[in-house]
Amino acid sequence: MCEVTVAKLKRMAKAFKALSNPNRLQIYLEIIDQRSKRVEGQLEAGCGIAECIAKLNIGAPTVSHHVKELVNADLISVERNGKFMTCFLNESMYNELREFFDGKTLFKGSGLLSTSR
Amino acid sequence: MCEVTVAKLKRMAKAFKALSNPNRLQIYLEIIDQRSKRVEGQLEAGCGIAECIAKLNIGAPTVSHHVKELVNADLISVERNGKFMTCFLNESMYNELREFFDGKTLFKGSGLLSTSR
DNA sequence: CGTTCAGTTTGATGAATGTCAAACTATATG
DNA sequence: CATATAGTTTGACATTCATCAAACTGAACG
Repeated sequence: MCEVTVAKLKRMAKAFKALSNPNRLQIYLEIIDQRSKRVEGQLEAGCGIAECIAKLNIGAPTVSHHVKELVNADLISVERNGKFMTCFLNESMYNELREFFDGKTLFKGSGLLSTSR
Repeated sequence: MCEVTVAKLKRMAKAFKALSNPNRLQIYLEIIDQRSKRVEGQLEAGCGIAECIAKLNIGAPTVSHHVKELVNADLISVERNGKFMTCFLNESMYNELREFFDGKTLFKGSGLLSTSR
C-alpha cells in the first residue's frame, strides 16, 4: 500500500538533488523562463545549452554534465536542433513538485515512516 | 538589482540539498505530518526525534546529523522538551518553496543568468 | 548520587559530487 | 574535404556526504 509512496519519495529526493546545485538550479530556471516565452507565442522556444555555457561561469563539460543530471532526474528533456541542443521543461515533474508543496501530498498522514526499508 | 535574487537562489539550492537525501526527506515529511495534527487541536504537537530514530533504519547519530542539516537549511527548528527534542516546521521556508513552484517566482524573466559570479 | 533514557559530538571511512583540461563527435558551411 | 562551432566523453582531483561506532552530555528518576 505504500509501495507507490516510497517510489515517489525517491523520485522527489532525486529531483531535489538535481536542484541542489546553484548552477544546476540556474540552468533549470533559465529553462522555465524560456518556456514562458514559448507560451507567449513562438512555438519551439526552449533553451539553448550554448546560452548557459556563455552565461554561467563554468566550463562546457560541466554544463553538459549538469544538463544530463537534470534530464536524469526527469526535470527536463533535451532535443537536438541542427547544431544546437535545446532544453524543454518536463511539465509533469514540475507539477509533481508543485503539488508536493501544496499540502496535497500523498505522504501526508500516510504513516510513511513505518515503511522503513 | 539581482543581489536579492542570487541570495534567494542560494537559499533555495541549500533547501533542496537538505531535501535531497531520502532519509532526510522522510524526516521532513514526518514533521509536516505532525504539524497537521497540531492544527487539528493539540497545541504543541511537533515531531519527536526519538520517533524518527525508531522508524528509520539508520542510527541515532545519523538522524541527529540529518536533523541538524534541516535546521541549517532553515526548513525546521528544534526545541528541547524535557528529555525529548521536538521538531517544528518552518512555515516561512515552506511557503517560499511553495511559491517557487507556483510560477510566481522572482527569478522568472529577471535575466538571472547574466549575473554570473 | 547512580542509572537510564534521549540525543550529540567526534573521528573514521567509503562513496558521490563538481569541476576542469584534453580529446572526441556531430553538424554546418566554405 | 577542411574548418569552425556546439556539445560530449574521459580521466583526474579535491571536496563534500552518509553512515557508523565509541565516547560524551543533559534531563529525569529512584
